[in-house]
Amino acid sequence: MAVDGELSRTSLPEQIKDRILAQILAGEYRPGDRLVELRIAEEMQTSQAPVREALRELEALGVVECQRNKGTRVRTVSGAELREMYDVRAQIEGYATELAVRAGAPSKSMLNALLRNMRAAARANDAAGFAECNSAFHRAIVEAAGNGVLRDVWETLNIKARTMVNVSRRTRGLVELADSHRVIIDAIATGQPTTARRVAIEHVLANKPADTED
Amino acid sequence: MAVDGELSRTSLPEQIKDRILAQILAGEYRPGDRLVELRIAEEMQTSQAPVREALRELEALGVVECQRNKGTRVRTVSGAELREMYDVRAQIEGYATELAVRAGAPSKSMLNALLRNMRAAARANDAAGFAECNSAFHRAIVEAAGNGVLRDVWETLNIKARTMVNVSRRTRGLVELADSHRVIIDAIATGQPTTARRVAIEHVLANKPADTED
DNA sequence: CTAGCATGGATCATCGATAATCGTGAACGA
DNA sequence: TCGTTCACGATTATCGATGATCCATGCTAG
Repeated sequence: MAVDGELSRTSLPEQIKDRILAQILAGEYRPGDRLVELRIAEEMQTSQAPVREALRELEALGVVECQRNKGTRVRTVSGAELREMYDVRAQIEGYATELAVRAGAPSKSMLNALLRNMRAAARANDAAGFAECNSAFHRAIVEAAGNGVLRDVWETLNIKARTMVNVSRRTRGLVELADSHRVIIDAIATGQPTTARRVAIEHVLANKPADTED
Repeated sequence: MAVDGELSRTSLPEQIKDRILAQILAGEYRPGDRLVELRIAEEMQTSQAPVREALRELEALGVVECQRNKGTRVRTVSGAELREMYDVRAQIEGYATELAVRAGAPSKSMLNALLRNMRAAARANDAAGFAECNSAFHRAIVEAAGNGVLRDVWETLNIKARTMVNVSRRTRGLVELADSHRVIIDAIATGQPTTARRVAIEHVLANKPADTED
């Protein structure tokens, strides 16, 4: 029953979670907005319990914030926190890139293909598609590192980052941003772990937002 | 109502979570054991809902594993995953230590005090207490880094519970393990971020479990 | 006029019951 | 004997309702 017309192959809380997340990413919910369990339950034609579970999962993702007896709201991310996140991501991706090179992967052709997709989305000015391709590119590297724990950490940071993109909208430079991934591919191709690590770190930090108070 | 005789200052799911966690760490539940919601609910004199929530939190901690429609069981952490975790943790703590030094903290006297506690627990052969002090020591450094995102990532690795299982295997050598933290304090005291980072990484990797298949 | 307290609505937390699902083992036929 | 089907017990997933808590509002006393 409930939210999907089809057979539900995924659990109800999962569906609700994805839908709320989509709404947040689409800007239907803004930071600070309250997410009232019974209201959402009614919207989704379910009861309170699955909604509650979905909200807890979103909290684990760092997308929303639950306060005991006081409800759930979309998290507000300050510019400072956003910059913190870039610093951490830089380290994670740097390490992942180093490991990936040591493991002899990923293949240059695969990364090139992913980069082509990214450039296509950039030229089409498709921000959502670009974000998707960008994630896919970096994920490929992290996967190639062969460390499951590292991948999990990266995934949670990635989701968090994407929810924050709303705040700092970059309307320009998508194509340039796509092209800036080229150096990562080249660095990986050199086969030098330390170099690749440094380049990956620099790539992330280069996109770290400036310290403007907002 | 329910599990505590006193006023409950912490939420019911939280209490249940802590209690189950304690039981797992005490070996009352062994890896692979099933955690049946209604049975636990009865044991704790509550209903199913809070138990369910507690189990989800434990899953987020990586202590148990929930399978859709099939229940929850105590997770087996493979040696491989544990080693992966140490690798990631080494990078996280290395970076944290570097940041902490750059920030001019934490104070040597505070770290010394934490180390004294750790040694006391080690001499008393108190594995649980040791894990507590150990995580407090490392947490102090991570906190001193002043990066909230970094701290969250570190927390999700759940060092405390992990070292508990890891440490309880090795019944002796706790004192040496405690003393091995001395070099970290010294490295921080030098005020050289790069050195401190290297030492911190080496410290974690030195305690990374060996590659024995288990 | 203001601080403190009582009251009520909104919402979260918890409950007990029901529906959906899974695994198991017995019954059955080839 | 062996594979298949099916009904049953166990457990999870979901529901609707109730209790508990928070917050805002308005009242009262000083």
